[in-house]
Amino acid sequence: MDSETAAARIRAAIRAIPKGQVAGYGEIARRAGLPGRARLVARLLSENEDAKLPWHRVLRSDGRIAFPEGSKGYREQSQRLRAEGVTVEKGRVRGQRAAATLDSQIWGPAD
DNA sequence: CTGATGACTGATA
DNA sequence: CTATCAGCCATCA
Repeated sequence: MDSETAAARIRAAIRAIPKGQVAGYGEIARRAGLPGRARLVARLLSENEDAKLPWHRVLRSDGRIAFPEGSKGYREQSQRLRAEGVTVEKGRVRGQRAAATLDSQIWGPAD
């Protein structure tokens, strides 16, 4: 598939994250049919700042925000998450832990 | 072509 | 718990 389709799939996967829930970069990529492209997901978000995309619901595999604590992006993301009822503590989302947990919480354990 | 870079990941110590 | 390190993929100088 071309990069256009890949990007579209990724955006769709991100939009599929329910409000108040979160998912990991790797899980988004896998859900989009692009296993191993976690960095591609990250790159898309860094370039396409689409206000319609719930990019703030995308976290790293360890459940942490991808930005360094205190940075602009960090504050932006943590604030948006809290606005949806997600508890963020020291850059980490409460209730979510490892990669396997992130996605299974919103899309189910297996696929 | 080669090496550097990055909103990444998993394994090890 | 944190710190390294080696993979990883796409892009760019």
